Parts: sequence; structure tokens; C-alpha cells
Amino acid sequence: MYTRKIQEDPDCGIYLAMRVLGGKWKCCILDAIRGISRPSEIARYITEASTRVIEMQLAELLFYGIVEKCAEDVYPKKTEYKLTSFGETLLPILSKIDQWGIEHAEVIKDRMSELQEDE
Amino acid sequence: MYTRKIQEDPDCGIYLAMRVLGGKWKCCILDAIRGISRPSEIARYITEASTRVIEMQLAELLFYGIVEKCAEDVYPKKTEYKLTSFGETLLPILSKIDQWGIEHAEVIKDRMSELQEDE
DNA sequence: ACAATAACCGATAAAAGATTCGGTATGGGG
DNA sequence: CCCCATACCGAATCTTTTATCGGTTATTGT
Repeated sequence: MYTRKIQEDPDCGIYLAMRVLGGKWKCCILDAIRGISRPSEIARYITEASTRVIEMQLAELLFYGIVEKCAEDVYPKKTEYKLTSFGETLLPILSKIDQWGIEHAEVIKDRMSELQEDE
Repeated sequence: MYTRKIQEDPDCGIYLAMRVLGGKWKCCILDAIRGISRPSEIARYITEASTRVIEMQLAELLFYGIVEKCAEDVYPKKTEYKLTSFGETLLPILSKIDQWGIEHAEVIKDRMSELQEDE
């Protein structure tokens, strides 16, 4: 996991939430983890992200107590991750954010593409 | 503004939303901008962030159409930024995130501090 | 015995983002 | 006239995050 050298503590709830939710794929993983729970399945689901990143972000989510690991110690290692009750408190927020993003996808993608044009 | 070299387009609303909201101080600026609107005031309000960052993040918010600039072209340059109607659609989400962060501040800070201990 | 899959970890390269420092231009007060 | 404030921008530098690659351990199917 990454440890920061410079630390801040604005008593800003958003800042704190972003320490937990920030990360390129974390939200997608959380979204995925509601249906599928095994790392290899998540990796197949989110094809854009490498398995390494998924591992790392899962480790962070585990660290913050958002997900928990239920490793049945049997054959081809059936590790499963699932949301903790703490993690579940995030769901309404995540769906709100997701909804907003989808609702305004056109505009955002449009702007985003403008950034790439000139290269 | 930063232009990304590697691009993705997961049709994940959260990912899109994070392109707009991501950034160390953007949420704090959005929070501030409801009361105060001039760059120098924001800078004095968010003392941890340098004026340069605030400028850059304001530029991004402007770019995505979240805020708009109302520069009265008069004396000590009374530039004012305010939320657009698009930006206002973010408010309920931002307050939800903020609320969550404050509600779980103890746990999160606790975990965060653990990361810094060993150096 | 051998290839295949799952779940990891460590090291390092590369990209993205933040900070710092200096600079411009404008106008006001002493 | 000089200094201060505001609002910016550019570039160098550093931190943080992500990507890539290889390695480990264990178990299953052939």
C-alpha cells in the first residue's frame, strides 16, 4: 500500500471520504463486488485494470474496513471479498455518484475528449 | 491543465464523476465557493492549498462547466466564481459524501495515521 | 510429471498530479 | 515613484499513483 509522506487533516468530510474512495478503480471494484466476489472474476470483469491494481485496491479497501476477505482455505483458493457493514454505508453514496456521472456522461466525455485532441 | 496520455472509457458513472470531482482540493473549493467567490478569498480560506493549485483546480472546474467566471472588469480585478446550474446538481452529492466522511472520521483518521507511523 | 489457474507480493518504470518559484499585467495608496 | 494586492501563467521539481513484469505457493486436471 502507498504511504504518504505529506499529510494533511482538513476536517473536511469529503477529503476523508476521498482517502477511502479515491483510486482509479476502487469504485468500479466496489460496484463489481456486489455481484461477483472473487479477485479473478473481478479482474475478468474490469478488463481495463491489471490484476495487480485490483489486488492493491482491494488491499486498501480491506485496510479501511470497507470489504472483508472470506478465504475458504480449500482447493484452487476460493478467496472471496464482500462488503462489510461499514462498506455498505457507502452504497447509497456510490449509486448517487454513479447516477450523476451517467446522467451527465455526454458532457463530461465531450470535455474529456477535448483534452486529448492536441498531442 | 493536465492532459492524460492513457485514456479509458469505462461506462462507469463513478469514473466519469471522479474525472470532474477528483483533485485534492476541488471538493473543498466547491464547498467554499458557496459562501465566498473570489480566488484570493478562497486561498485565504483554504490555507493548506497554494494559490497555484486553487487556480488550476478552478480552471478545471471552469473547463467542465461546474463553475463560471464573472469578471467585472474593474479595479483590483474583482473576479468572481460561482456554481453554474450544472455545478449545482453536484451539491446534494457533495453534502452526502461530506456527511459520510464526518460520520466516520474517527475510523478513517485512525487508519490513516497507521500508515504514517512507520518511517 | 507438467501445464494451468488462483491469489498473492516486490521492484521498478512511467504517468498523473501537486508544489514551488518566478514572472506578467493592472490598479491603488502612500 | 514604489510597494502592495489581485489574478493569472509557465516551468522545474517532487510526491503520489498506476502499470508492467517477474516471481512464489498451492492445487487441480491430464
